[in-house]
Amino acid sequence: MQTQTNISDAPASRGDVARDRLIAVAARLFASRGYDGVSVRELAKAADVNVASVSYYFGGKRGLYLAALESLMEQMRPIGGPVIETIEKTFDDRTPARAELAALTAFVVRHILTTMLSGDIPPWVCQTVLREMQEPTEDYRPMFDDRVLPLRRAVRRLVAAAINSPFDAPRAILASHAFLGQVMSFAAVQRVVLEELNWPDFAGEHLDPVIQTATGAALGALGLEPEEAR
Amino acid sequence: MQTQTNISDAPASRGDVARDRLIAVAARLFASRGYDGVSVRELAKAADVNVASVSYYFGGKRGLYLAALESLMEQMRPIGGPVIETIEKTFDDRTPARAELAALTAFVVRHILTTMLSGDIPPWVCQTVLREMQEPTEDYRPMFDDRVLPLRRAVRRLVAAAINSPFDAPRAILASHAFLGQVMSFAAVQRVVLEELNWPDFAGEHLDPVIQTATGAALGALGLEPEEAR
DNA sequence: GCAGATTTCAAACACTTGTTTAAATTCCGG
DNA sequence: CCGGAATTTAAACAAGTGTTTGAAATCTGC
Repeated sequence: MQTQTNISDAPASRGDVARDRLIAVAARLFASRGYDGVSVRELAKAADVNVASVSYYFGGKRGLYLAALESLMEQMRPIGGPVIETIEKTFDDRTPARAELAALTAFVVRHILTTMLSGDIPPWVCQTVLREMQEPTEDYRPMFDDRVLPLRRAVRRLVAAAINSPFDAPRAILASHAFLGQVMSFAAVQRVVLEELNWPDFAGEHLDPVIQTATGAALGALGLEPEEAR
Repeated sequence: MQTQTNISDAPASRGDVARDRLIAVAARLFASRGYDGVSVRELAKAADVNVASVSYYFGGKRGLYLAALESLMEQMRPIGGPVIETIEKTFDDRTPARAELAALTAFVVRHILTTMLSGDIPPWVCQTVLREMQEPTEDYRPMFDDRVLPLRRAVRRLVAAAINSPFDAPRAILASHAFLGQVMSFAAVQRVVLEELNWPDFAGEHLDPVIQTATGAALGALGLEPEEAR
């Protein structure tokens, strides 16, 4: 069994392309049908590799699932990263004014929705994260702590400041969860919203109304004034 | 294969108790592990009936799944029913004042969170609905149209009035989705929030803070003034 | 162009899957 | 208490499950 994936851009060996194809296929299929909903043979056929490759490269189905999960969480980095950085930087050694908080909130909403809805990140990424939040796989825990919790804590810092609450107060925790819930729900049940709107997707000109609405709701919920139009 | 369940309170025949036990077990297990994640034998053992009973009473695994789904959707009725009624009644042949809208919003939030979080409704109900919203089973559609859509439309009526938007405008659809997303997210990823709060559950004295926070956020998002303390 | 490692492949493994069968059991009206 | 229906039971079914195997094919460094 091999474990390393080809990180560098060196010419990919045969094994690397097989591994990568399996991971890509697995991420998509596991997300939509769940771990037990997809068979190893189906994965192999979809990735156009032999069945035995799964055991050969990942040590088994569960190994492939974990690798796919890891890959998904890696793809989430562009969502959380900039948000965490920006919030931490804004709060660094000072207390931002309310106008600053409003601007920051608008940025967070816009950034999350843009990266999640405009197609940069495949829809099954968010799907998987949500599924794991509802009913965690045991091996998922470290990834959750690494990738999801930091984002939640950063957002909580922003929310706590906006509602004048201590960082650790239940109010802050609950309010920041409501905030994230509101934003994430657009990605979570995308399908239903799109159908109600009769839109094909959230790309292009359809993205802006979503951001506008979500930003407005978020600012209102946090008791912040919207920024002035520049 | 039998299809009728014992509705009345007449003394349940042997068959009825077997059927009901299977449905109860199936609703719980399917919710947490998905259709493919649970085997017929495991369901039978958990319900303390013979394997063949599944085919005998439901015509097969899929039939049991549908019966369980139906039962879940039935349990959802106490959530949507009162909300729909109250909203429709408030809007009947008049345009409510903003104070009325605020009171109505507070009621909707409180009602949904109370029924969903206080233990009246088992947690897997919401879990299943969410799962089906993300990745619908084909036979789920009619139930969705019957039980979920009406609630969404009622809420949209309230939200549209609050933000001064036509009922069919994208703004209204998006805002009402954000509203529901914010509220439902507490039930959806309950587990994560409870862990962050270090609370065992949302029952008893822990329910009120949630309702307070969610109501405040919802009113703010809709641009409504909170009601006066009575 | 060869030797040794890496990767592919089809076949077979033991096991679980959902469903069916036919006999045994339990129930219930007469 | 009997006879027919309803229900339960264990056993068997073919098909599909994840995984292993050992030989073939392919690549890599010399």
